[in-house]
Amino acid sequence: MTATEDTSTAHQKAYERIHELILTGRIAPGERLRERNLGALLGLSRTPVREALRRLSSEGTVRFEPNRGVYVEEIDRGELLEIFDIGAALESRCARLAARKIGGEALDVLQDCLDGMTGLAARSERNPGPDYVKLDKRFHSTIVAATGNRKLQALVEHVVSLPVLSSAFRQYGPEDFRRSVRQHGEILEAIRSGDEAWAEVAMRNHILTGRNAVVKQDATAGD
Amino acid sequence: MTATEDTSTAHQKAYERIHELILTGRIAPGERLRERNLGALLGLSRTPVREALRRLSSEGTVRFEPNRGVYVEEIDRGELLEIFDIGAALESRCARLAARKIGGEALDVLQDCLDGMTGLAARSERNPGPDYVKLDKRFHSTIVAATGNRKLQALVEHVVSLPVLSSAFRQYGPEDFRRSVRQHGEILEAIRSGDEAWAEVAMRNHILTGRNAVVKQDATAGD
DNA sequence: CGTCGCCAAATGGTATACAACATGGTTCCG
DNA sequence: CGGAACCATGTTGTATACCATTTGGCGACG
Repeated sequence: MTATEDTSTAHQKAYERIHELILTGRIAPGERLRERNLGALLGLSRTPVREALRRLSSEGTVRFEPNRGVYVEEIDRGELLEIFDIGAALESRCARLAARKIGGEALDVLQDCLDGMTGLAARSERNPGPDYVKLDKRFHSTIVAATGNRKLQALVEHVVSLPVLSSAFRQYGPEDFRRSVRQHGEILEAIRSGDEAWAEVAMRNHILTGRNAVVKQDATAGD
Repeated sequence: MTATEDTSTAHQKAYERIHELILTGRIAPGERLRERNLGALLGLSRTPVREALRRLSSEGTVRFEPNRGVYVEEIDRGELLEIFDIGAALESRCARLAARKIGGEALDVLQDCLDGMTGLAARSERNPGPDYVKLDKRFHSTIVAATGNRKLQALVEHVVSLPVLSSAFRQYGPEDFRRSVRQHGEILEAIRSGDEAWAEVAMRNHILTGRNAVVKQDATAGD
């Protein structure tokens, strides 16, 4: 167990569901989140919902306006690209540390994720979808956890949380996913071989590829 | 108002107080936090305390063990130095962005902080103490806020939250504080002049100076 | 007719009550 | 005498209730 996956508590369930609602766009940026509504929707009381919202607020995903409600944070393209740069800096550092310190079981997890993503990307018929996102997230979380630095782990989870995955994947085509798989393979190989420098640049390369997808998306929209 | 300073809500008060208790070491790393105790201590109920703890947990300062309590995260020297590196990367980036985008009022705030710190460091009799820490934090928060990037802001707040300030200041002497003031002056001058490259390296220089204090502290302890 | 102020409904903020789980001690049995 | 099951106690997890604040509308007044 490298990543956080405790679904047993109501708080965790609320966090995951709300996060997913925001990530998938079913709750739009700027929209207000009513605690009672969410509680009813998820079959929970306001208490765990509020705790989940506090967590999301701390991650910068939502915003508490005192006595006036909770709103989904909006991010513009500029912020998003900035976040990718930050993510590249943080995660490449994680990859370097992971190459130095990772253990066998974590390597197995990474291999499993890679296999799963390979399988999903192989059926190139259409968008691999949320399953791929999950595996991708697990892959990265495992690497971050392997650094053994909790603070760093918290940071990266926050960066990756909202935009990095969703925005990049939104317009990925089959060939993009295959390239993503290839890059994950490179990262894993670099980490497994303990080559810190390679792991670092492989990760940076991977993240900045995602960034570029957003840039292209922007350019397309701008045309 | 650039930083978060809403003391009107119980949640905020709980967060600030608990955070301070941990930062000042009055609650030791690894120690258990009982919600009921904290509530009684602060004159609040468990609800805002729990929300504050969730926030601290999200920031990596404390750790929830399901059904078994909340504990203060422990950080070893290696992690701490890592965090300084991350902080240097993030904050230097912030300084660069701030140099590009900062407005007049924020510059005034920075100047006020600098003046305050100058005054405190001038009476070199003894440790300027918590007031200096507060001004320092406000200075940095203002710069981060000036980037206009909320996500980035959330990240930096998390990095700085626990160790960066307290650990570095712990063994600062009068001359260290004067140097700190000088560095803040350089940063402000760089930002005010809009020199992005200078602002970036001035901030990096400042953070890594703090890092070095920890390194020396480590070496001294190791002797 | 416009505006200011008040009232009511809704919502967030906090406190309290209840349920589930963990823990430590005691007792009973082997 | 040792160990395992059980119960008492405390603490966390969640739900509910109550209070404060906001907000939108209605009516009175200028």
